[in-house]
Amino acid sequence: MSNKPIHDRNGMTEQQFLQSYDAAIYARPSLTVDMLIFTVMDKEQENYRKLPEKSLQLLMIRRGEHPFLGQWALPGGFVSIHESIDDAAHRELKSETNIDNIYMEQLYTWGDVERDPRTRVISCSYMALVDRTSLNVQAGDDADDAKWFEVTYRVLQEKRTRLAEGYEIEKLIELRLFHPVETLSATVKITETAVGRTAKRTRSVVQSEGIAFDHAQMIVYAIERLRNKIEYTDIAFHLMPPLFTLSDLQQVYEVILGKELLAAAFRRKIADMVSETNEYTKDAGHRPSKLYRFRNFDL
Amino acid sequence: MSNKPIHDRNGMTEQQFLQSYDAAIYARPSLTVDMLIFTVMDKEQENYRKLPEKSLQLLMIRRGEHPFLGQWALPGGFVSIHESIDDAAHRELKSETNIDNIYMEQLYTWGDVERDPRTRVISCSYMALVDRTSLNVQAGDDADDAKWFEVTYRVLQEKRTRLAEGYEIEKLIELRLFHPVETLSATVKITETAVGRTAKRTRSVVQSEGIAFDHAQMIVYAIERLRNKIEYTDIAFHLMPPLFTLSDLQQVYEVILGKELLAAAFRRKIADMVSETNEYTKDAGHRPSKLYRFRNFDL
DNA sequence: TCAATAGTGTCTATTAGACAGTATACC
DNA sequence: GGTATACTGTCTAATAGACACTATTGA
Repeated sequence: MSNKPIHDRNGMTEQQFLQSYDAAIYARPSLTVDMLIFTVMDKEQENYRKLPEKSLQLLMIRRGEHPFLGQWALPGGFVSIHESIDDAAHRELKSETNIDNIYMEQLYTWGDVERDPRTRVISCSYMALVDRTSLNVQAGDDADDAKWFEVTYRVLQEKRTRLAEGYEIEKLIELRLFHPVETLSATVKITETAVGRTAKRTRSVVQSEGIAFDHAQMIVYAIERLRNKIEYTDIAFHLMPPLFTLSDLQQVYEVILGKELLAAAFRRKIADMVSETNEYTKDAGHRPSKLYRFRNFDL
Repeated sequence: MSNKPIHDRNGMTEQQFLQSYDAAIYARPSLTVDMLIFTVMDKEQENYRKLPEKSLQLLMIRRGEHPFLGQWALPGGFVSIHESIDDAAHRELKSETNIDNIYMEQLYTWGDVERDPRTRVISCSYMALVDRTSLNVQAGDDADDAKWFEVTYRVLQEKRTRLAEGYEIEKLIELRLFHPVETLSATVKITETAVGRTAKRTRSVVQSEGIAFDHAQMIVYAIERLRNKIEYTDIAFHLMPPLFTLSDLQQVYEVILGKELLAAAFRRKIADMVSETNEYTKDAGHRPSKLYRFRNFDL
């Protein structure tokens, strides 16, 4: 923090160095952001008495250009040289869903050499969570060919092998994306090798039906992160409307975790994250339910 | 998955498109990897009876060039256009510590526009954990000016503010890096804002004494990840030699978590991650301790 | 009335925290 | 013998899982 200029081995000060620095001497990769925009929607329900089931939905875009022309990809785009990666992610989100100010977090940066056939592309993936009621533009019908797909994640196979000084776990994950007129699918292999104090985790897309690039991997990664984080953070509330019932909230947990929960234990667990209101659901075909809101306030 | 070539709006097949694709039309950022290489070492102990305390150590490199000439930075370097980010991280690790095959994971990608004064640089940070006994090259004396620093992380201040529809938490983290002849320090501010269903988390380096670029932020981020992961994964064993005592293991947990643990509870918790051997420590100045190893095997 | 959900009470099993008490080397 | 650590037993508190039971609406 001294003000005396420091000279390097060529006798240059920092200012002189920066002025003469040629940024173009190394070949550089392209950088994109890819957005995993999730929401939860109600499914159709014919029985007026039953509650509608919920489904986890992911926004995808049909590619109108090579490569992977006609296949579906995550929304995203190039990061400009004058904007931060976070800003680029916000910009993409805004341009796809027309919403600002929602939950977003960086997930992982994908940098395999051959992941884009055009040129070397690094992709930084972000996850965003949207409450469906705040989606005024109902993406899915617009000219952009953006559609919400229902996502399911299923472990097809889990194989454990004992190795000399450790083990290997190989998991096959089946991913399915549903839409009234289209179904996409992929199988992703996750290999976890642990030998001695070493540990490696590799992913690869084994088979892909209609999902462009390595985006099936990104989706699997995002779902795993979402599943993890819902257990120990309040992340799920970003998927809820301002007022919701505890049954709704439980359904959201269930659809993300892919398993049923017991109501009593669930209510205990989330009790101090919500505050009750005096309002109730109406016309439910059964006992009405108290409405709650997220307890962001109160400390 | 059909074999019929698809044509885009210009009538081109995918192959034709790729051949004519000009990768150079957009300005591209540079991409580097930065390595957070941690290990745990014993501190000196004058009393022959007392156990040596442990300290968390981080490898840093003194910059021999502008910018930040003379300051200390994380080891790292540019990702070549022909290698994956993971490969670049492995290469950097190998060149700094001369070890292969240790635990490594990607942490976060830093992409603010002004983070490097030379040009636009994106940095992908990786954390690696090394057992000190496998470090044959005792980095710290070599010409490269690489040194292990003891790291301490301390929350200086935590301020909670109630906002209209949410809250803001502002934390000041004090980071200190110790070495017999040099002490570095920095203060990092983490701001967490939650309003309605929005949530944002921003970091910034408030003050930095001898730590180059935004690397203080990266270190803070890595320590937080390490603290989190040690609670629910095996990650700590990557810092242990092949044989260790349970007290050693507990000390490693304590130095990372920054708090004391109760021996009885700790032993219960890690019981099924270790297996005992028939060997004991010797010349301890007190009751000898049984040696354990990591239970990678046995399922 | 009854189908279906809303919501609560309570028993049990498991886990974490606290702490006392015993064991055992080496100087 | 005394110091310092190694290791175990047990009581308590907190939390998660299971499940039965009561409450309440609209058709």
